[in-house]
Amino acid sequence: MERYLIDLLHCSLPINQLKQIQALIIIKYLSLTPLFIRRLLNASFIQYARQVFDQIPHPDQGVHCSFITAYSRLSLNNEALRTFVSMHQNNVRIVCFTIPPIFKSCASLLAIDVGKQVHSLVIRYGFHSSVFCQNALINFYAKINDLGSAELIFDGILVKDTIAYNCLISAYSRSGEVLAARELFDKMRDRSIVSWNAMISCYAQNGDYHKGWIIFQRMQDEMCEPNEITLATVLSICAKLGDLEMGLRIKKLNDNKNLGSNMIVSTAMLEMYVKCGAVDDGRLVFDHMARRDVVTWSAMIAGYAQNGRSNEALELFENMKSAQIKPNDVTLVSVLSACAQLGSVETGERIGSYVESRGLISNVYVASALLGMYSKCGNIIKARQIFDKLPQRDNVTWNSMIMGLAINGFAEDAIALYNRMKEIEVKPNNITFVGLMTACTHAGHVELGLEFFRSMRSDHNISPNIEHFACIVDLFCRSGRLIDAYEFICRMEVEPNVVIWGTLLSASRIHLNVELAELAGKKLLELEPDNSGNYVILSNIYASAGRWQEALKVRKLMKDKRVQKAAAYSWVEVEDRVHKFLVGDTSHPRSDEVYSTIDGLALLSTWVGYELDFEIEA
DNA sequence: TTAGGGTTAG
Repeated sequence: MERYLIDLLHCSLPINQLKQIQALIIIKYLSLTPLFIRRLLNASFIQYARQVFDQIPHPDQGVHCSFITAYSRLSLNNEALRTFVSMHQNNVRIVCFTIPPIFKSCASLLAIDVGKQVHSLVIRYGFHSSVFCQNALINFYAKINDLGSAELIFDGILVKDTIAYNCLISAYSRSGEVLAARELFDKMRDRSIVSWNAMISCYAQNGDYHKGWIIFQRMQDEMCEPNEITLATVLSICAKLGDLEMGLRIKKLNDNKNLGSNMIVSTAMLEMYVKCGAVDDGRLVFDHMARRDVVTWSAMIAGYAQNGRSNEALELFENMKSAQIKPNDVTLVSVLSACAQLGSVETGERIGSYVESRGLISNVYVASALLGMYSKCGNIIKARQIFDKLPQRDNVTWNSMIMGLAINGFAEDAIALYNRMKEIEVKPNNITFVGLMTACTHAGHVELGLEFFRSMRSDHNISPNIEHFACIVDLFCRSGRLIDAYEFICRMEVEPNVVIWGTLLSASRIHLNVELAELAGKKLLELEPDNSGNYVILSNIYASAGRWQEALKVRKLMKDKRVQKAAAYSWVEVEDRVHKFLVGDTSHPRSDEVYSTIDGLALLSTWVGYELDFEIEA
């Protein structure tokens, strides 16, 4: 009977049958309890296993060990440590196998002191010469960023196995010591798949994507078959490089190997697609996945938000909630960014309150996205209140606030904030200067804007990029200095893009400079022959100057090239419903009220100095 | 021992 029970315990059984077996064990075969507990732990019935464990008067080392391993594996790290401490206090002999999971839990909890105490215990017990403990120690010190101690342990190992090398490579990788990792990798005689994966991941994590790809190719040349972990890592490299062709090669490899549908590989694949701009392909991967966790959902939501498809991002966020997946800080960052892009005040505020109530504001990513959302939705007071009480700020948070003030017309406050940023020695970066120049543009401070532009290179050693050039063009344009803007464009060290010509074109239209408008318009037609807006604006400019023939010629050109004019929608969000409007649209049930509100707003705008601009429609 | 998601920019 006992033999039969043991066999049964090795089968996969539902909890009800396990409970029947337990009854038998209690009555007749008490000695089988440890085996029974292990069976429960393997089947992840951890709470039930604990109830059984707590009934045992003197649990042996084996059962303790099983609990520690199970707790650590399930990231129940505090439980793992508590069990270890009780084992120690109850004089149950510590066994070598308990040590690696304990170090893992200490590292996850960043319980540095506890980990070091366990280290002395390891020495006292004489486990320090066990390869299991040595490798666990290297990992522990690596994870708490004590690379020196990790190296010391490694150097002290007499016969170093592959795992020890792998552990130190990943320690170097975590500390950004790419060259040291590579040196160690090159020294290895027997590389396992983990060694290859660790080296690829080292390059990927430290931004050297091409080198990561080269190691991946060498791995295949040396007949080491990539596994799922390799593919997930390499897919993330393709995503970072935005290289769809490379990504599709990995997809093919994954299909050929029939590796099945690992959730992490699928999420990496989804990510690869969306980062390469193939959002719909990413969505197909998402839809075909058998299991999706919070990372998968967040990756897809971010994919939409980053590709300007914010409506779909918010829609998917609703689906995520319906699927009972709890959003985390990463999810909320993308959702806030989507709200900001759409100007969805109500949804944004709801997420904002949720973020504050969950205390997620201490995460700088969340904080920056939240500030951006409030600023773009026009609630600069709320944005500033949040900024002032933030527990942690990095340069992105500062930039987000500076930009918020800038776009809302508070140039002086933006500049004052920049001065404070410098006082407390937060380093400004290229985006800070975009914010400062935007502030100057909106307030008409041309000379100050130019001063910031000069200062970024001379005082901060930051080379201006196309965004900064665009800011200067905008700075001149908005103050009506079109010739200065044009001369600046001609002197620029980079090729002007559509943003720059577009800025000059709309300014020329406002200031009725047909000559410059014509020039900018023609450049735009060359750069973006499929954008209907450029044809319409250029044609309108000719028309407003009375050059009707040329206006018609542009219209004809547009027709000949079969450029489609995309319908321009406006939308207003009222109590969670988005109302969409086309030009001249009277289909809304409250259309009369809508139009009379628009007329009222137009009147109000003219009172405060805005000049209405009625376009000739295409 | 190796693997996937995030913020600021006209």
